[in-house]
Amino acid sequence: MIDVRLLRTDLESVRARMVRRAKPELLLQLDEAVALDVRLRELATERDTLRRQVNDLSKQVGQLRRDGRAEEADSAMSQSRELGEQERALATQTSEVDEQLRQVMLRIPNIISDEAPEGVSDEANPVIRVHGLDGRTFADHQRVPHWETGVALGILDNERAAKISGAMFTMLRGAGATMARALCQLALDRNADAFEEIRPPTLVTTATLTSTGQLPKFADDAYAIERDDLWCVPTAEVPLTSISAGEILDEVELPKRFMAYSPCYRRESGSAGRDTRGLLRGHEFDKVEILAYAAPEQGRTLLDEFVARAAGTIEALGLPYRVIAICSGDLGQSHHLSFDIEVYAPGCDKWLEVSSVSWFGDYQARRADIRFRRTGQKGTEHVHTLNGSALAVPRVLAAILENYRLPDGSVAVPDVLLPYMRGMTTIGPK
RNA sequence: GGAAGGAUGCCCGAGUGGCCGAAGGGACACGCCUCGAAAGCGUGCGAGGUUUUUGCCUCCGUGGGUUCAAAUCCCACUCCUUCCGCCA
Repeated sequence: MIDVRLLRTDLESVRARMVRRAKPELLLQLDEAVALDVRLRELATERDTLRRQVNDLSKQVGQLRRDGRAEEADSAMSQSRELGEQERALATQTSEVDEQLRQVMLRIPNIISDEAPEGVSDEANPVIRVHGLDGRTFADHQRVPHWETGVALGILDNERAAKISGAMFTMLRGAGATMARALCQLALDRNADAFEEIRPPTLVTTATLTSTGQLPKFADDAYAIERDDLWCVPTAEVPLTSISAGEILDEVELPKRFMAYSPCYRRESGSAGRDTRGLLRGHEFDKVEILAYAAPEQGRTLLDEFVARAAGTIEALGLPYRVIAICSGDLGQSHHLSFDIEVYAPGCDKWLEVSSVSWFGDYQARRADIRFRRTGQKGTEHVHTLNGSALAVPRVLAAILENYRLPDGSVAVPDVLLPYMRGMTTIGPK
């Protein structure tokens, strides 16, 4: 969440940036938060004054008892008792207001970076650069959607996936399954120079899913395991961000970098009927995520590095892609500044989002309470968090099945994947 | 799932209901000493809120309760350790 103190010191500037998100109701939420904050501080001050009186009296009781002045002790005691009752009433009120404020704050999105382009929806996202398409044309044999190729080659079996788990689940077989794993391995290997590999839990608590911003607002998008009060992670960002939750790091540790392969679970509640074929959208998919905790001044540079890393892997796979900037109206709740990487799939003639790289400022760190201490300085600051998909498997796989499709209907294995494919150089029909 | 023990500051660790935000030690920082260092000595050293400062308030796993007063007593929960059961 954003710093409540910004509402007291810099309200107009917060308001101006919320306006850019093009969601008018946000301003009302801000007003509500401001009012609650004012009320909270009034109540808290009053409560603390009473507490002080009770504390003082209680100390006196002890002292008077020791001095054998029983009558005075009794009188102080009953006085303290009365004030204590008032204090309790006020404390209850205070924590109610505190909780109300927290609930409002949890739903207020992050401050947008000045760098985020202006725009109301994803249609306004500007293309930053395009790679691998200059004057290029695609052959007819590449104009076959991956779901046809996948089924023909026996490496994609969504029919049986549906039998097992229902609609919007996918199943890879044979060389398809191998290639999915190869892609994970590739992404992990390419980032192992700078990131510690983690194999995190993928069922997490409500608190963990709240830290990254999925809860409370987007509960419908996540799978809940209610009996055990756990949630299936929609991305490894969730457990990775909470690794250092509640901790205070040393400045010298920053940036602290993690990467993880994990399955990702999404209900796709708002997308019924969209991209139902093939590998473009499923309830469960594999992804390799990279993430860093950083000092604020490191954030912007790291963001570029993350984009370069994600794009570099796509480039190494020989796939055409473009980088787009996410405009103000399309930026996610927790995001300060984001870039997406989209790969071109000639078979279905679509740009597929295969990576989203984001800088969160201290928005997540404040929720997760991740701080750091500057060397030689007193006090702590919240870290900045950044993360991005190093590689989202199904869509990259789809793009490979289309870009690398050969005239005879088989699919060539991209060179960088050869070491991971048990000697396979092409995927042919069984 | 059953039984027992535990959870205190960066770490270790003491703590009889009031004089405990917390002894002592280590680590760390600064100073003295030294050519320099080690050792010695001295000083400092948890976090957060509010506040111009002083101050005040909160925090001893979490949440409740008892009490004028809780790290200390009671209840529930969580996690850790060990044993039994079960199991990849």
